[in-house]
Amino acid sequence: MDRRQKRTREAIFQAFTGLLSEKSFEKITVGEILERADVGRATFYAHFETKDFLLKELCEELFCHIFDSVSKPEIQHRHIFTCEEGDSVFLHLLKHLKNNDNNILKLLVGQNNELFLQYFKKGLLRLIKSQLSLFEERKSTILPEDFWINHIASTFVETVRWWVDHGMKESPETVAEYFSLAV
Amino acid sequence: MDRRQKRTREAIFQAFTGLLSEKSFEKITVGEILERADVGRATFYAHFETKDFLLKELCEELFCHIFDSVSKPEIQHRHIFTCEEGDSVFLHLLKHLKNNDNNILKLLVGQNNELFLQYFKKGLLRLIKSQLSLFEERKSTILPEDFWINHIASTFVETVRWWVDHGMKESPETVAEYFSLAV
DNA sequence: GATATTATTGAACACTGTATTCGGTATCGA
DNA sequence: TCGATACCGAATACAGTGTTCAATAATATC
Repeated sequence: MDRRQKRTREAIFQAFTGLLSEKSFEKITVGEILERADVGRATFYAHFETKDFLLKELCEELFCHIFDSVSKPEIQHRHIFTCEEGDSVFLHLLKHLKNNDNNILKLLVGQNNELFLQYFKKGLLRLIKSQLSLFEERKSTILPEDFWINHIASTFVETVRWWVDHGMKESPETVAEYFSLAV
Repeated sequence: MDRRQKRTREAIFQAFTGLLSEKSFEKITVGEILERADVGRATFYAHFETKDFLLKELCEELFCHIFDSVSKPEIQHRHIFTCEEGDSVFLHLLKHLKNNDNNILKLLVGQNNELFLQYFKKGLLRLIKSQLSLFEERKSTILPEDFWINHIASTFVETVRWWVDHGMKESPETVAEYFSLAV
């Protein structure tokens, strides 16, 4: 990939995430992105078909990064809720989020976070399904599987939303504890 | 209120909800609403400041209706999860939703439902808070109150979302059972 | 039933934002 | 150095929003 292309793409992402932490997606104009990224209009459209595609690609990049971090061999065999020999998968994710890479948390909060939460949940569903064998909970036998998986993932997302909405006062360990009690 | 005003307002709501069940809010143009409602452009803006205000007023009208139905004296003293002497509050809401008043379920599903779910959740939070004294669950003593209330409401919303997304095959009674087991 | 009031119409308008085009310029890889 | 290609920027077509106003129609009230 050409250096110019990388620089332009990165500048656009940078400007876009900055704007997203200030205002909702709908209110951001391509013009603002161009100005902040210092990029020509035609250049923008050479990289991204539309503003919506930009958002989509950003989401994919961010969550790919997040979920890659729990797909490492030494982590992925661990239980989602609890783990004796290190952080559970959920705790690992929480810590990762707390690092606030790429301002991802700013994007997960706010009014216009539906798309981000959607990507987050999609990744979680995949994660949970892939580790289904690790679950031996009572609920998995009583409730329909898809309801139950969906419930875990939703509670996961809502717990994070609650955490961030309240200023992330609690430690990742405390939130992980709340989650395992709630679910 | 003038008959003409009522007729116009109703026609706009009708056209709008119809369009909302077909496409997302952002993709609906005022022009489409006008055409379907058979109403002049100036008339529309005499009734609603903007397209966003229209959505807001529709939400308020719909959910006001829904939550009024569980605020009746004979219902509101009942427990949210279980009730010996009739339907629980949740079961009552599920039955009400199943009746599909005003196509509200079509609006709760689909891609662009975040605003509806937000209103739904807001109503639920108020409902749960107002009946806090009825809860004597173990979780309420272990978990922080706001986390716990938020968890109940979120699970409520996500359960309904799951139900609707899967075609509402289950009876309201079954879904109410799933909910009380999950939460 | 006559009349004053008020809602509605429809067309024209300014405005903002999207997405495309294209000739010229700067930067890159080899 | 040179050919390729990414970028610039200005112009442009286009779609949607929200406003205005004089003419018209429906309504409430007396």
